[in-house]
Amino acid sequence: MPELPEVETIRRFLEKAIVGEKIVGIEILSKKQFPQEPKLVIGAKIAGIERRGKNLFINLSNSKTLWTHLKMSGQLIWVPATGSKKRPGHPIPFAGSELPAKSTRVIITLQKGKLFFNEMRKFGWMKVLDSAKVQAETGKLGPEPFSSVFTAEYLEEVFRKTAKPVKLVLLDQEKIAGIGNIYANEALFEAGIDPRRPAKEITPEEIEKLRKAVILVLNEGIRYGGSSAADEAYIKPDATKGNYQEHFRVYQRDGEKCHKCGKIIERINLAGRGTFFCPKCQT
DNA sequence: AGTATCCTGGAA
DNA sequence: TTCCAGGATACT
Repeated sequence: MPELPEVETIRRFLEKAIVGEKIVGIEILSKKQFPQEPKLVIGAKIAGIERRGKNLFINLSNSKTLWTHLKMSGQLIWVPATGSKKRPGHPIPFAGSELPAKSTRVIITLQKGKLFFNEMRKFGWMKVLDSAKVQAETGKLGPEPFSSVFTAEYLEEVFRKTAKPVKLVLLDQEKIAGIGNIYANEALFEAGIDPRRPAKEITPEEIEKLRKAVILVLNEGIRYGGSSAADEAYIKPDATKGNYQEHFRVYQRDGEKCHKCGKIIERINLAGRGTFFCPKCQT
């Protein structure tokens, strides 16, 4: 599922690829994924691409913002026009298949290519809102992990108030923005903390270790272009895979040996989420 | 604060 | 054929 590093990878790609491009058409194949009027965005230019947590904001020249959340299986694929005279609707080859794919929900046509919004599970969406309202709409999101607000003091304050398992607090977007299941598991391993421990019982030393681990694994994820694990839908906008799955410490490694101590990685269910950890390294 | 819900492909 | 993951939100 696209988490902060995956969305940031997409953001950086699109920033280079489509900023300055004008939206000349939009094809909505699933109204649920784009419930508004196409005319709200047609004719506008892409002014910039921003990210907040797992949310992507495509800012337009008409003071509107195209707000996208990819949820679990959303993809944004950029296909530059080749110049060849293909008939409209002609399928475009991509990643061993073709576009539009069965999961394609929206096709945004720009001057120099097409942006495909694919979303297998139909949970993800695109919505148009006034750019000035973005801040208010995302006000409930917690701090960005890379911002100066994400301090040990802040985390201590959050953790002190709840007996929830520490992993659930990491996943709570109102506490920290952008962490999903992969990076929560990885950060807890890196910090040597058992994901089931009540947040309020995590010591200040461990909290600082965890804060650093969160930043470390998110940076790793970005460096490797995100993770495209076996059952993950995530791919980069050029339809190539990220590589972070090759560097997982625990995620989806249950039954395999811990790289640090050799014990077998375990999988448990925590609040309905697959949770992976080393029983020896994480206490 | 805990639970159902959305949705689909793939696993069991 | 049934079951289930999985993020965020709407409920209870």
